[in-house]
Amino acid sequence: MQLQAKYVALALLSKRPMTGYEIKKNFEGPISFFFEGSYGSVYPTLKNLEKEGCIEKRTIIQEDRPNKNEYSITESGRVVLAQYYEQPVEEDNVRSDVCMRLFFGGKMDEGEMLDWIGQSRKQHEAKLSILQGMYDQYHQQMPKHQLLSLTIGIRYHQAKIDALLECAAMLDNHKEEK
Amino acid sequence: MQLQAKYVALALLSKRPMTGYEIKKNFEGPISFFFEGSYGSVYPTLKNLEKEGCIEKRTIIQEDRPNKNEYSITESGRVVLAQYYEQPVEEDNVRSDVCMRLFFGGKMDEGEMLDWIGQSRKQHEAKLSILQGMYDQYHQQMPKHQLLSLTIGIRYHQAKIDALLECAAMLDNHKEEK
DNA sequence: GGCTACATGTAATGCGTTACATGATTTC
DNA sequence: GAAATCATGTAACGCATTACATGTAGCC
Repeated sequence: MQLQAKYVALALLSKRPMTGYEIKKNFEGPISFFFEGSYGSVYPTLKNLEKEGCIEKRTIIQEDRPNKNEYSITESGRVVLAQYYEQPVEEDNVRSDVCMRLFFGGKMDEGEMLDWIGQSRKQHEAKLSILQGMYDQYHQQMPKHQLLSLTIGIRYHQAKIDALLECAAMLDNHKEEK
Repeated sequence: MQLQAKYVALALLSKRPMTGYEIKKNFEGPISFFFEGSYGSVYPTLKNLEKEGCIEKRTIIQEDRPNKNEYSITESGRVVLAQYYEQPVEEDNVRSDVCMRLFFGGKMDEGEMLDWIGQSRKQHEAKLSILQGMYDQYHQQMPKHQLLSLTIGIRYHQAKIDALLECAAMLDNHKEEK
């Protein structure tokens, strides 16, 4: 009963019916600051949810494009989701490659470390700009709670970028002292 | 070749020999802001690394306590670790239950959402205080690079706590407006 | 008397990643 | 002509989680 593709997909479908393709879009964009997943997780998850009776499939035939399978949540799916929300909040799960590298990479030269920091900064900046874009575009019509988590995401990436910049500055100073 | 227990264990052992128990200690404490893992991941990982020739076991017999298996990194282990560092930096992986709940939980009443925020805040505060403790205690004798990643960890938790507080305030305002 | 720290492991299960496989249409 | 978008899936593999299993010593 922990945070996994199953519940996120269900939550997405509780808003409106969607195809696997659309769910994946969400996994990599608007939602990516708290959950990510690939096709290899989306389609099997959808299949399982259907088997469990949590969602229903409707095939939409399209002529110029591949057919779609649109899924919608069932009553029993809503129950499962509600049970999820009743559980205590799980701790955030983080795995950070940069942090590991900085923590252990003491013998590397500063250039290497600065490069790592730069790479990571770019990654965070890219994500931040997605979130910032969402905020700028939708913040007026967005329900408050969504704004909340968006804010958390923005803060998170911003804090990470700031911290990385600070780290880079510290390394630069260190270099000059030599 | 992505961030997994294997490389973190190897990196830990590159500093000094350790037992599985000690590695687990690191996974849940000093390092937990960028990697976490349980015994079920530590011991099998160690076994694999030994099989691959990356580490060596030495059994230390103790009379008043259970025997220890102390592992140390081998030359070939260092090579594997170096190859890891040569790879491009991976993006951070995050899964955040609170964010998901806030993002989707629009129909919940404010009380429920405030409770989620409170739970999450406590979790982050607990972790922050571990890191802060480490900083206060060791920052003078700690090598710079470790200080860097510690700083990132502290910033991360602090930002999360701030954002959560802000969210709670927004919800409170919203409540009063009713 | 009970909890925590010390100490190591296995087994089952499962979620997720990567790579594979296909193919039309639109945009640059 | 190349790349991106739309669209769905499978198969293999593997890392990790949870629960199980055991036992002493020291501290409150």
